[in-house]
Amino acid sequence: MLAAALDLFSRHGVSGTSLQMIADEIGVTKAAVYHQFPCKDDIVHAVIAPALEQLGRVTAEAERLRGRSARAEAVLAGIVDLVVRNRRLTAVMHSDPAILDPLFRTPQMQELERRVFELLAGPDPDAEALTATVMISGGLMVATTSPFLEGFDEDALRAHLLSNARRLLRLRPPAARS
Amino acid sequence: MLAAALDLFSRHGVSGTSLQMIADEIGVTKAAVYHQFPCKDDIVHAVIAPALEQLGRVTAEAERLRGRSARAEAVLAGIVDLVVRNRRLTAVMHSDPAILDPLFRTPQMQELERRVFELLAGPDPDAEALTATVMISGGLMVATTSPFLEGFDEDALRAHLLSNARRLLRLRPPAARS
DNA sequence: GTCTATATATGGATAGAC
DNA sequence: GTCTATCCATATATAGAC
Repeated sequence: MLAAALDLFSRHGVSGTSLQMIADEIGVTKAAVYHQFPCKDDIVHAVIAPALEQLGRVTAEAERLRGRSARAEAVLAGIVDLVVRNRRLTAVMHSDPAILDPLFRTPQMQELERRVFELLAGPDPDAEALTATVMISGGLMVATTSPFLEGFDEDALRAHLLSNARRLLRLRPPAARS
Repeated sequence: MLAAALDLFSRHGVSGTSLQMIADEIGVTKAAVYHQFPCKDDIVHAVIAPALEQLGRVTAEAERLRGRSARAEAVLAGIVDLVVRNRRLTAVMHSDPAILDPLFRTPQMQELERRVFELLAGPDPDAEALTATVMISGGLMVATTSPFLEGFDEDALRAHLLSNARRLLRLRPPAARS
C-alpha cells in the first residue's frame, strides 16, 4: 500500500495522485484506504517518515564525531546512501510544495535541517561554503531522478555523488576504506 | 496578471494555485481570467515562456563559441544570470511535476536540454562529469529559493553560484573580466 | 476490512448579459 | 472586458451495511 502510494507519488506528484488512484492500484476501493489512514496527509507522512527517521539517525551519529571534516564526511555519506537507496522517494521530496511544505515547516524538521547544514558546512561558514552546501542538497535531489543518470547503478551513483559533493565542500577523500 | 500568477505559483505550487486565487489576487472574477487565457496551462506557459526563450538565446550564443571551456563558461554564466534574476520563477520550475512535466516533455525542450547539457559537460563526458552537470542543474534550482541564501543579493549569489559550478565542472576561472 | 452510496467542496471551464 | 450564474468532473472524506 505504501509502496503503491510511493510509486504513484513519484510518477504524478502528490497532488496529482488521488486516493482513487491509490485504491485502484492495490485493487480496493477508496473506503478501504480510508480505513487504514484517516486522511491523505497521513499517507504522505507514512511514506516519507522512514527516510526522515534514517536522516535523524545519520545526523545524530555524525554529531558524535569530532572535527569538521569527519562530521561532514559522515553525514554526507549517510545522506548520499539514503537518497541513492530511495530514488523514487527523493523525487517525491522535491515536488508539490503545497503538500510537502507543511510537513517540513515543523520545528523538528527545521531543527534537523539546521543540524545537517552545520555538519556539512561547519560552524561558521562563509558565503561560498554556504552556497556549496545548498547546491549539494539540491544536486543530490535531482541527481537521483535525472534521466541522464538513470543508467547508473546504485554503487556508481553513490560514488560519483560523493566525490562531486566532496569537491564542493573541499573535503579530501578519506585516505582509507574499511 | 502574470506577475500575480508567478507569485502564487511560487508560494503554493502550480496545482496548489486555483484560478480563483489568481482572480482574487488581481481583484477580478475567474471569468475575467478566462477571457485572457483559454485554460490554466496557457497561464503556466505564459509565465515560464520568457525564461525559456532567454535560455534558448543563451544556448545558441554559447554554441557559436569554440572550445569546451569557453562554451561551458558562456552557458553557465547565462543560466546563472537567468535563475538569479528570476528567483521565484525558478522555484516554480522544480515543483509540481504533474503540471510541468508535459511542458518539458516536448521535443523542443528535450532537445534544448540536451544542447545545454552538452555545452556544460562536453561532447563525451565521463560518469563523473555527467553527475557533476546534473548536480549543477539541481543546485542552481534550489539555491535561488533556499532560506539559507535568502539574504544574498543578486550579485553575491551569482558570484558564488558561478564559482561553485566552475568547481564542479573543473573550469578555470576566466583570467580577465571585461 | 471491505463494500456501496453519498455528502460536501472545489476544481476548471462555459454561457450569456451588460 | 468584466460580470453573474452555472455546468460538469473530480477531490477528500463519511455513513452504514455486510
